[in-house]
Amino acid sequence: MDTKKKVSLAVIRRLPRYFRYLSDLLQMDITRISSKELSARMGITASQIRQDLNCFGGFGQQGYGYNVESLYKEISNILGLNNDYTTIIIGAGHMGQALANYGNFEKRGYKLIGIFDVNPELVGRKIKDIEISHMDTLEDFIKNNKVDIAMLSVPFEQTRCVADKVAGLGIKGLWNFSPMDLKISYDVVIENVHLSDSLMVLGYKINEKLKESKQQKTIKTSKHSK
Amino acid sequence: MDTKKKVSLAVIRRLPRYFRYLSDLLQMDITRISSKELSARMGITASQIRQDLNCFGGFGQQGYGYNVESLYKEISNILGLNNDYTTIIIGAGHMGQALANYGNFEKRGYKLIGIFDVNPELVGRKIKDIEISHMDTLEDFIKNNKVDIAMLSVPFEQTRCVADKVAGLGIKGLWNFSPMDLKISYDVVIENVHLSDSLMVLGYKINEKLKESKQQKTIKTSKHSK
DNA sequence: ATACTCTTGTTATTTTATTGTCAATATTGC
DNA sequence: GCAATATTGACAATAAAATAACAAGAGTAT
Repeated sequence: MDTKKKVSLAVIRRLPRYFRYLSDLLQMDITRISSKELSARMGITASQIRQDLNCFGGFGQQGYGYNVESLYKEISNILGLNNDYTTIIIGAGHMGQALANYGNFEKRGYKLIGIFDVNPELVGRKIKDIEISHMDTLEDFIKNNKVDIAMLSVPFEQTRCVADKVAGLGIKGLWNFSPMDLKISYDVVIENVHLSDSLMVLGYKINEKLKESKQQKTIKTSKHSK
Repeated sequence: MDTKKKVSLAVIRRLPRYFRYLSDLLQMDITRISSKELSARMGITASQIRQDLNCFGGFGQQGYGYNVESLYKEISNILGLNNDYTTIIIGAGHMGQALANYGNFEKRGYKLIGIFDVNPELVGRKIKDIEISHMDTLEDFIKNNKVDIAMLSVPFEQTRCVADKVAGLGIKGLWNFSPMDLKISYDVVIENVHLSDSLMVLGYKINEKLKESKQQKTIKTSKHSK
């Protein structure tokens, strides 16, 4: 009986990083890598790498390390990159267009098959050979095509409504770009991308650094304080 | 002597979320909130909320809870949202344009003052009253203007080079959209946004869910297995 | 004013994540 | 082929994060 316990999200979120580094190694024609060497490149401990990988199976070999290509493939599989997911973009504004034009997703097996918007100025225009359709046609489209993932780049106010709609139509995953924590009752997986949150964290870090350097100066100039 | 120990990044990354929820509460004219109620809204424990906030000071009051407006302001301050950071965008491709057109950043005190690209087709065009300048003018621009943050949306291959350049010119923070872990020796703070990583995690989650439901079916149909 | 309720800030506990250690075993060099 | 070296996977130890517990104090109702 399969009693392997659920792998923590912390580990999962590191997998794409491993994937990227392995991809780089492949490009450099490096065929084998030890956890120690990878650890040096990635700036994390070798122990963590071995432990992470062992959540999914013993991909390495004692005295040798890991074979780059096969580890790469293993991680691809774990991430489901060979599943050939189909995607649609809902909201063809600037962010939606940026997503549509970003080629890397296709390369990883995410095939864009539809773009939708309510704006009549946008409907009919083409992005990468895909014509932007009106939102009214969304329901029929999803019913007639297998759509795995919807990328949501609609205005904040419409996000919840659109999300509920596509969730009800049987979409498997939502990639949400609105600054809200989408929660859906349906059986849909959600990944939120909160750009503003990320920018705020950057702001915080800068702020901290500034405070630090100010404190440094204070310490240097006021030698009389205890 | 200020001996408060560094607040963990895990806490910091939750601050923008608190900020968002408080912002919502303000809009709903809710003036006070208890950790318990906020916990119910956010789906995290009340204990965590209290502990997080207490990293920065006792903003609450026993028997009352937290005053929404003043907590909102406190968190704004912690995040440095009142610092009026200036930003530039390097790389005016689709993602750069999306960033330039995203109004929320301005609202939070991030003022866009320059956009740069190498493409002569783009140079001279205006986005939101800001003319796209050629990369050759970047150095002078940074020397003549206080630029806090550079948003990097240049092609993968050029990212490292551009990052090093602006870091050397005294920029405080980098917001990196390339799928690489930027590391800079200079005194620059970096926040990476890895969209592909996020999409891969979504793929993983979908994959997991699929496997789960398949397993469910197996269990249901094969009652003879032990 | 008094009793009772609510809710914080803090400390204790539990859980989760990371790091360190080491026996087992494959590889490498001679 | 044998000794020396390298490196994993498993597990133990440590560190960090999340949760629970609770005393103390403020708010509320009567």
